[in-house]
Amino acid sequence: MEDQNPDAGSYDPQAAEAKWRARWEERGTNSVDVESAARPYYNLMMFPYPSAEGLHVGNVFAFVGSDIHGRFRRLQGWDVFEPIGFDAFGIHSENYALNVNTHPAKLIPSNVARFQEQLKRMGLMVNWDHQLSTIDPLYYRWTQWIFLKLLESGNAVKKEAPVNWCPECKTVLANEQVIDGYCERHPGTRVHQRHLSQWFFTITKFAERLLENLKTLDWSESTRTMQTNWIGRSEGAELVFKSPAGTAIPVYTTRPDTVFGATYLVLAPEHPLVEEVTASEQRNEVGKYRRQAAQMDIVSRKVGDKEKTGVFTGTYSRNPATGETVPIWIADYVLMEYGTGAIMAVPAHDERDFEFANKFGLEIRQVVTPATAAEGGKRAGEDLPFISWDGVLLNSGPFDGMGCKEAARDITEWLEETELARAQVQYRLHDWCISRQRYWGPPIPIIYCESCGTVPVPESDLPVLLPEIDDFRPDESGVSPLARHEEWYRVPCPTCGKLGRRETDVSDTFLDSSWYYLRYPSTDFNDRAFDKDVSAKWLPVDSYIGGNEHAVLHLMYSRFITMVLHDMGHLEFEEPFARFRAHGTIVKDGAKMSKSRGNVVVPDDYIAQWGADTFRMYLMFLGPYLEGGDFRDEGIAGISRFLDKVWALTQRVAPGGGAVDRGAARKLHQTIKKVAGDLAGLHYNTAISALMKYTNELRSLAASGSGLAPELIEPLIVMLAPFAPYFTEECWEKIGHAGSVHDATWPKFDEELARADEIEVVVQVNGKVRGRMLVAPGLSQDEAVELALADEGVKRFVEDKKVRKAIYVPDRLVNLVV
RNA sequence: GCCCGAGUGGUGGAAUUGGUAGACGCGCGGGACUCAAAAUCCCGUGGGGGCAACCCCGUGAGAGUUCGAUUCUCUCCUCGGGCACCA
Repeated sequence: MEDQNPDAGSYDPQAAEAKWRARWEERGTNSVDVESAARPYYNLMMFPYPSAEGLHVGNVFAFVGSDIHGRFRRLQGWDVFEPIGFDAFGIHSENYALNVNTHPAKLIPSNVARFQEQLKRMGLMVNWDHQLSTIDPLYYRWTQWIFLKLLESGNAVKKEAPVNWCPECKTVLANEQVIDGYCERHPGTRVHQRHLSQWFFTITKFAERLLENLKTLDWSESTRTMQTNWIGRSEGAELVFKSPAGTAIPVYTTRPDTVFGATYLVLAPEHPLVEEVTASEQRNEVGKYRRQAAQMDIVSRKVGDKEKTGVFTGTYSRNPATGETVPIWIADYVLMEYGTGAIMAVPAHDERDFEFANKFGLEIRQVVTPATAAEGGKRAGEDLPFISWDGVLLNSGPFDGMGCKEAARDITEWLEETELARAQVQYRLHDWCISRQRYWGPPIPIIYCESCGTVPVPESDLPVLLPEIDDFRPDESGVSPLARHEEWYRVPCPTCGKLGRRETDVSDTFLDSSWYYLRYPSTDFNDRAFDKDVSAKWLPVDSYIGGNEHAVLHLMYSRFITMVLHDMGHLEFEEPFARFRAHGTIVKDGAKMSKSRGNVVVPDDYIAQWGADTFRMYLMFLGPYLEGGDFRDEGIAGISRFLDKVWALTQRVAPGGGAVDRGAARKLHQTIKKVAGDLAGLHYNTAISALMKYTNELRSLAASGSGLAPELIEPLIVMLAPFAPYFTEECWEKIGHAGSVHDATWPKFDEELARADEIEVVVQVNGKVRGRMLVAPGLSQDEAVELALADEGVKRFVEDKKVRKAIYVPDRLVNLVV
């Protein structure tokens, strides 16, 4: 790159950034003492997965936005703790290692080193002495400990569950690795289901609490909405259909008001009652259908626009409301994992049932009609299925004419009398399966013993170290590669001493990341996961800024783990993140950056060319931080010019000289107010704009006068410090300060000085701007209207017409209606 | 299909509770400096009309509420994100 500032006094970002990086390290500028800090403020950012590619612009955008917040709080007098770590376990790292045929344990350290280097260059205020890595046995020892706590509290259970199986990879796939029913890596190979016994965390028990607490959290609304939808609470009733043969089939419905229209029943193919209700002549058909369903992969099984399929069992049940017999069918559009795994089908008022009934020629009976029917609206039979709650019942015996909502309640109560119904709340949230039949994760600390059963590894024996094995590639066995290592899994039972067998699955990466924020402040303690006093002092997290891609899994799991630990008395709080803000996404050419699209932007070259400060500010100036934007580098020179201008101003400082007139002071204080407000709300783009505006004003001041008063320029440097931490250090030193600008205090806003002497009031005639006038603030309406009418431009539009109405917004505008 | 969010100059975006649309940048045009260029500095820059003072139009489209709508309501279009056979 060419030297763009040939004069000797110009600012050299590379030299200055290296100098301050060294000085910060030497002076410990970026560290806060966790023990002695007086005003703790925990500023958290989402820790990265240390990929081989290094940090990309999206990471930088996320981290810088959070760093600016932390630096701002520090200038406001808080002791800000801003830690970072590495989420180094998991399928991403493992797959990459498989691709390049290297052991992940060898790969990760160099990736981490690269990340550390990049993070340091970016000028983050990171407390490096508290960094952590999830693959460190000193860390995952406590991940395993948390598993034991869940087991102890009855929140970890083992149960059978379907997994996606690729016959070509000979391994279990995550749902994301299944593309339209085919393996991501083998596009010609269909994925199917296999059943394995796996460990689950019972997060569903906490559904109501997780939902209720959401209302009290200061979180981005988009994130709260996503969590609410994910929990998916619905109210309805469980109704029991009894077959003439005596089999009771409970179904869940959100519309008990439509029970009179239930003309058939459907069971999921996996439903345990299927065999019992199947007539002997239908055995073959039903068996065939069930096998087909079992073959399908989990993802395409649940695709909604697929053609309905199903098979008749040959038997009937009884509608509890009408007493009529209804046929029992098996169909895969009913899912075993939701509700009771069986539904009453109301084809007139449910799209799926409607489609199914049409295909198989089943009865469609309308029982709800639009409320407007009386006024000539829709009549029975038209526009089915009618699914609105705004209707009235028909063909429903004593409930005819009743509104849907009250009918739902009354019908439930009526059936409750015969014990064929009860009100029921359902959630979509599923229990969290944490078992992974993989290598690169913390082993689940369990030993199976023939005499004692499932035995937890004693806490004193933790960590269960992940052995370094070479054959970590998954195989057709469907179990973890660790299951090939008898020397590892053959261990004595901790209870009876007989030879037992370790659990060979490892845990989900989301477990690693569900508690890392608890660990950061306590990294000095190796005999406990987190120290009680330290946690009480620093937690819950004051500010968490991260991407909405983690709105449901990571953030939900973290809340759940915190809740369990709280209930067991390990934590004083039950919600880990007091405030969460979802930042926007940086896209490139309208698409999310990804390796497969080939549109990933790497920050290194930009930092090398322009310096970290310019790049940081440029990313923040691209668009609103909470919304993100399209990355383009066209405007980056604008930021560089801006910093050069500020640098030039520092050369014009006249200590003791350079008067501060009222106008300059007013602009300063208006800027302080604007920038502080914008920073508090994470509106970084407009804060930068305000700083630019103020800089332009100082420039015109400097151009006309002799020198600038330090009182005008020092606040500018301080306000700029969160954005450009290196540059402002250099400026601060230049204007004569020995300490760090980051130890300065945020300029104090003075309302009195910010107040304007004169205000421009706009005059409108019939809503159109016809004039402007400069007046003293606080004018009365009569005075304002009188002045407005005297304005030449206004006069021409009012002429001799009568002013019918005058609207006056004090200090803003006058609108004359003629 | 359902639930969020967004559509503003050539361009990124601003307008914090309904009150001056286009702040601040980028780009572009003109000028200064220079032998020349780069850098820098100054001026201009939504569209249309007019010699001018000024006037008309303009925030995805259409309607509505209002003295006044980028902002609120309804319908529609487009894009982005999430969920997706959840009964």
